[in-house]
Amino acid sequence: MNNRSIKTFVMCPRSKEQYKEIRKIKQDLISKTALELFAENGFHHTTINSIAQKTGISNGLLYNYFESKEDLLKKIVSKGINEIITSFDNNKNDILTKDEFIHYIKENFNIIKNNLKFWKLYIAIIIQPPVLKIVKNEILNFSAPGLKKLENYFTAQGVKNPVAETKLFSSIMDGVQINYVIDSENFPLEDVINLIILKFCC
Amino acid sequence: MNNRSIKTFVMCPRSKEQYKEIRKIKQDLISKTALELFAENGFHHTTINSIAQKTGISNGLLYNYFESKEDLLKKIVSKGINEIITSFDNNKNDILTKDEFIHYIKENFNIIKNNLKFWKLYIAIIIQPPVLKIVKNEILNFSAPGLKKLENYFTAQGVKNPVAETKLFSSIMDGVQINYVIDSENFPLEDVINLIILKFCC
Amino acid sequence: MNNRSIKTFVMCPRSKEQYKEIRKIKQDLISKTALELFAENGFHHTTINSIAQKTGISNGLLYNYFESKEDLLKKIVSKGINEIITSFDNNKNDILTKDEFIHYIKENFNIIKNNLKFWKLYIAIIIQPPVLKIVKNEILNFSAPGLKKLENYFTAQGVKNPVAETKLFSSIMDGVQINYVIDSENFPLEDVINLIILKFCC
Amino acid sequence: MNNRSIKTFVMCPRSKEQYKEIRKIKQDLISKTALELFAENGFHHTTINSIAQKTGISNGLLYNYFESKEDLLKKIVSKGINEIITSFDNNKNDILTKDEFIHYIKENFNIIKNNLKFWKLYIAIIIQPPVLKIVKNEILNFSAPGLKKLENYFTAQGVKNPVAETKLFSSIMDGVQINYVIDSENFPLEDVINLIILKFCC
DNA sequence: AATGAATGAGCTTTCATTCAT
DNA sequence: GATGAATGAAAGCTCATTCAT
Repeated sequence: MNNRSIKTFVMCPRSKEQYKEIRKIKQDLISKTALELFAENGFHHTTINSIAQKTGISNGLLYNYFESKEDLLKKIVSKGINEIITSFDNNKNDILTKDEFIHYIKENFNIIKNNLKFWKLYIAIIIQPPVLKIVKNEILNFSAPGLKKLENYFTAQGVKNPVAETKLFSSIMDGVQINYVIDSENFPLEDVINLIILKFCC
Repeated sequence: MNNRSIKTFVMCPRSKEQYKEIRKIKQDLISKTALELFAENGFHHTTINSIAQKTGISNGLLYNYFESKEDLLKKIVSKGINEIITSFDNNKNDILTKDEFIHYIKENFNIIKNNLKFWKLYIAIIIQPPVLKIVKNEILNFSAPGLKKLENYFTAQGVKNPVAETKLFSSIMDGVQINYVIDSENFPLEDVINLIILKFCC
Repeated sequence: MNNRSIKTFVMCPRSKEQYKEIRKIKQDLISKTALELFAENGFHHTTINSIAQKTGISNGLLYNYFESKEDLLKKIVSKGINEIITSFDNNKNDILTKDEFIHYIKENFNIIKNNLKFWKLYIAIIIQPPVLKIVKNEILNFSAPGLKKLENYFTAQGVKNPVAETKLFSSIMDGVQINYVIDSENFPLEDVINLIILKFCC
Repeated sequence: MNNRSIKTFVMCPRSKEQYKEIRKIKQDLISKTALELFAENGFHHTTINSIAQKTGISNGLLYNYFESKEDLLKKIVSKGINEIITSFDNNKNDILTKDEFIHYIKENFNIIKNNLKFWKLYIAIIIQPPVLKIVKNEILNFSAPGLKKLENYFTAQGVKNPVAETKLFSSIMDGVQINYVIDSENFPLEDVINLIILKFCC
């Protein structure tokens, strides 16, 4: 008679809630591990087995939670983007004030700072055509409203060519993010942010 | 005796020079084809067979000119970078004037415009950690002098924080290039270039 | 304490009989579901999970009733065959009269008609060598007495070559059954049965 | 200097014809081996590796000749059916005479006799729903004209219900073939054929 | 009796690379 | 120089079965 039998005489299956929790925990664990490996080694150089091994599960279990390797990537990106959307959502459609715009810039980089690995992956994805296809929709849905808001802001500020200004600004954000993500230790992020504010708010 | 043998029999033996030239031509052909496929489909989604087929040679022959798939990538990137270094080399180490700086910006984008496919590949590469390792040295050797030159320019212009200014400027160049390369048709490059000049030269 | 536990607490302990009956019901339910899926999709394309899901139980529970997937198949075939034997069993070993023979033919097809799914599976099984091995014994035990009875009948009727006649007759039954099972809607079963009777009873 | 170098000083690739022949031979070899294994063990119990091993090639090479395991099956069935069609094709659309009908029956079984393995596979296929889907079209195109010819024959012979007669006859052919294929050694084929002729030609 | 998470062997398929010709 | 048949390691994925609860 083993420990288990002593504990409970009649064995009962776990409740629906317990199973749900187990699933949630494992799913998050796999996502987290996969994100790290994808960001570190790239999507194609990361094998399902390596994800399973690092997570401490069997490779089969992964397919209990994700339909395929691509689905795993999709879900990771979706989740990451959703978190950002949520943190950004100030539920008002008014045009930004200058202070809000500055706050927007700073907040943007704060998020990057706090999710460096995710952004490494995100950038790697948007640049790789075949991988991009997999998550294109998720990304478009995410970035479109922000870009519109920016354009409205620049228009309201009386900028000559708001479309170009928006493209430049978002390109700058991309470029700075990429360079920061690639080598965050040697990148003077604060100084660069202040320079951006200087160049776009005066 | 088939046609091929007849042809071989009739033809004069080629000189060393001729052989070398033929090698060069074929090598360039393979490089060009591979670059297109890499840029279009990504490194991993491009097979050696597809390169061989598009080039019109056998896959075996490819290994007569390149040691491996990675070697092919390395050589393509090296070659592309060298071409750019050459076209940039104004063989003087003086500090740039404002006009030269403006010319530098414009020239930079001209090169991108004329080698869109290469830059698509280049950007895809610098972002992917494991692929980057393969060509890291080539890239570093290429970009370092340019960055120093920029920093010297900003210092001479009396900019407050030349290091941050350089980082921002090169980040902008990266960001704009990426966005232009990703969707060149919808990117108002001229307008954006003028905006950059406006923001960095006044 | 969740709903389930409350229920368990309030309910009286079931008698041995009740438990046995519950087992029987559940076992039949699983068998029936599996039969349908096997017949529809084939043995290998039917997963244990799909059977469990369609039955409305957990996959683990299935192994409480059947030792393995193969055992499940075996039990289904056994059961189906036994039902037929029972329905055929006229518990007399006398030689068939002509009327009884005609009744035998008609009854045979009636059974098929009423168990179309089972026969679809049955036919699929007898034809597939490795699956056949699993249920070979059950099938042989079932068909042998019937074949002997047929041979005796033909012998009694004064047929020249009763062995060949029996083989042909049982082959016909198989062939007609297969073609009926494959596409029952477009098969003129009644007409064909009458033709068989015509060709074998005159 | 090895044997090869002694033989020919300048190494030449094989001619297109040689390559084509190599392909043809290997393809046939793989088909033949796969047919045997499919017939013996069933489609699902036959692994690509076992086919490769028995053929004496690497598993990868198989994919040089066949797109997939399903494609291999399809090609085997197509080829087998085509051979039969060819051997049957008497390039006249006239209605069969009684002698030709008898010859048709005998010829049919001759073909089965000479391709026992293929027919084992063929029968296993037509009975298994999911495998059938893969080769349905090939089979339909093959059997339709023969059935029409039969119906015309029976109509011309003044049979009461030619549709039912055709269905019965083809069912008999199927049934006999199946029983013969399953256990050819104990099946009195000649006697059974004569019985069929007796029952359908008088 | 009942649950469903977890396992892992085994499958099909891909593709950079080699090598006889 | 040139060919393409051939290799085989390694990948993603499936699913019958087990087991803690």
